[in-house]
Amino acid sequence: MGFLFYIVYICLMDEIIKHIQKFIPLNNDEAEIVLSYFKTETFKKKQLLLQENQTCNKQYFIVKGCARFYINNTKGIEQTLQFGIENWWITDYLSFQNQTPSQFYIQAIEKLETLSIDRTSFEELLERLPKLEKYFRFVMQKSFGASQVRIKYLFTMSAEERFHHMNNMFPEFIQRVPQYMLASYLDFSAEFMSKIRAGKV
Amino acid sequence: MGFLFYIVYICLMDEIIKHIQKFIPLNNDEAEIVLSYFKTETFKKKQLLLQENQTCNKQYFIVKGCARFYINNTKGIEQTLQFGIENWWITDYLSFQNQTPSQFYIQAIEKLETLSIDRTSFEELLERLPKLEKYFRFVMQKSFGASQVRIKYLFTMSAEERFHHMNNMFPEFIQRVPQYMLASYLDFSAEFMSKIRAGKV
DNA sequence: TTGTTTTCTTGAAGTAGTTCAAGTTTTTTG
DNA sequence: CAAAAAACTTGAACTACTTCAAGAAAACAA
Repeated sequence: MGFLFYIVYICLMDEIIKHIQKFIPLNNDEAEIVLSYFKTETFKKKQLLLQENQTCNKQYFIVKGCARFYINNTKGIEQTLQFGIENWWITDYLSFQNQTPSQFYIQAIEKLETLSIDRTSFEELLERLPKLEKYFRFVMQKSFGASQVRIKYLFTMSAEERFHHMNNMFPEFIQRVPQYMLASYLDFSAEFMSKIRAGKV
Repeated sequence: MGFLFYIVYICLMDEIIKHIQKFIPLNNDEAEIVLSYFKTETFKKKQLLLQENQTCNKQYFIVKGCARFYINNTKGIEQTLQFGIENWWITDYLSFQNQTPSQFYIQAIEKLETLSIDRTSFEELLERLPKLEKYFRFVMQKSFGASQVRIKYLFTMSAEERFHHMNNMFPEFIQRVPQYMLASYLDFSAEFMSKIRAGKV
């Protein structure tokens, strides 16, 4: 009986709590505290969460939807450096941490539901629940590891190989984003993506 | 008087303690505890700290010298993904964290003095001094931020621009490593590096 | 000091990608 | 639903790099 209530309770709990609990234990009181520090923020498709030269003041946990982290290159073309989907954190950590102007943009690709926390609240929360440091350390470690592997792929695979690899690893994901964004993420042109897909390479 | 002793003490303290204190406060007792968990490990030039397929069991803090994190690509050519110098941490975080086989190599470029800690000790240390979680979170955040900026440079600059940029930003560093390693780090061939330097591009 | 290994250089030929420009298809919006 | 905007496709011309092969210079070890 208690067990059943527990299950129901878990199911109603925020995704972010479930995510934190994958890495560290968190009781109900602590979960309440965590949630009290976040606010729900939603963005329309194409809306910007962060712009170049702006200081990044927030960290976003993606509850639903898809976002991208990109730059405007010298030719005015947007190049995607990272995607974020459900259960990922997205922010410019350098700008967020040092409170310096960002070199990047963050944009909603689909209608986006996030939980956001600003820098001051973030620090307060970590003061109040120091055990969260471990959670955020894990998150950063995973992100950094992923980034290292990403550079490895960029270095060792041809454009076509990178596309097929992405296709095999994340078949459902590549349906969610425009191909020209995927092309820029894989570091080749939209036209070349077209040719790869048509088998004309 | 006490102040003078303190200064002397600080100067004698390990580099790693000074580095930690840049991010979080640490008293003498805590510093002692930290040091007790690390062991000094030195490597000869060219010696490997980690090999592909091996599970990465240690994290290294570089006290003196220079190391690189690299892969062997399909053509048997070594491509450097990262360099590490004094006061940097180097390890394969993904392999270290998940205890899975690594895809990478870590090698001493110069005679290398490190402070190493294995995974079990690392976890014990964090249990004992939870405030270190914050320090390691900062370290990871900086590494990840640097990695994002690195991908930006790879995406937006030509080979020649990347070389000049590196040259301007780290003029002393580029003297320390063979040019072919630098070339692979900047993602072009050793021959092309030669041509850029000779102004024959 | 000499021989050996490692690193750097050079030019010629090749290629995996880009760029441009125009047209087509798909999606979004009022 | 029509009109507008966004995304995708195609081929032709181009170029920023790579690869190969061979030699020169520098660093290292005996």
